[in-house]
Amino acid sequence: MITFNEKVWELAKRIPEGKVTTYRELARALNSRAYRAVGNAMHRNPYAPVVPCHRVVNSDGTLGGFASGAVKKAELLAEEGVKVKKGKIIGFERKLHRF
DNA sequence: TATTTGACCAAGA
DNA sequence: ATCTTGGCCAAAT
Repeated sequence: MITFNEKVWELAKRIPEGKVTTYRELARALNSRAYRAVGNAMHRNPYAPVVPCHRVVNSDGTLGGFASGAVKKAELLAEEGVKVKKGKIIGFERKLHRF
């Protein structure tokens, strides 16, 4: 049985390197408004290494949470060319990936 | 089956 | 600009 979360993870896997998407966009792509449930899915995501959950951020360009700490999330993004300043993504609109 | 829980969001103060 | 509030939806308890 494919749950809502499974779809979210499958979708998240397709986010290209150096780009980010939002919890809202993910939910929208699935014709749903459960952006909150999406956050939940990432938090307890069982496919930790295969799903790039660090590329999913808040709709206003702030980082949002991260299981291993928001700081770690910023570092991972920085390695892919997405710079973060004071918890906010620089050029967010420009790096945002849409489905 | 019912209640609780968030890695959220938009609108007010 | 920051902080609080209420609403939102699927999953886990």
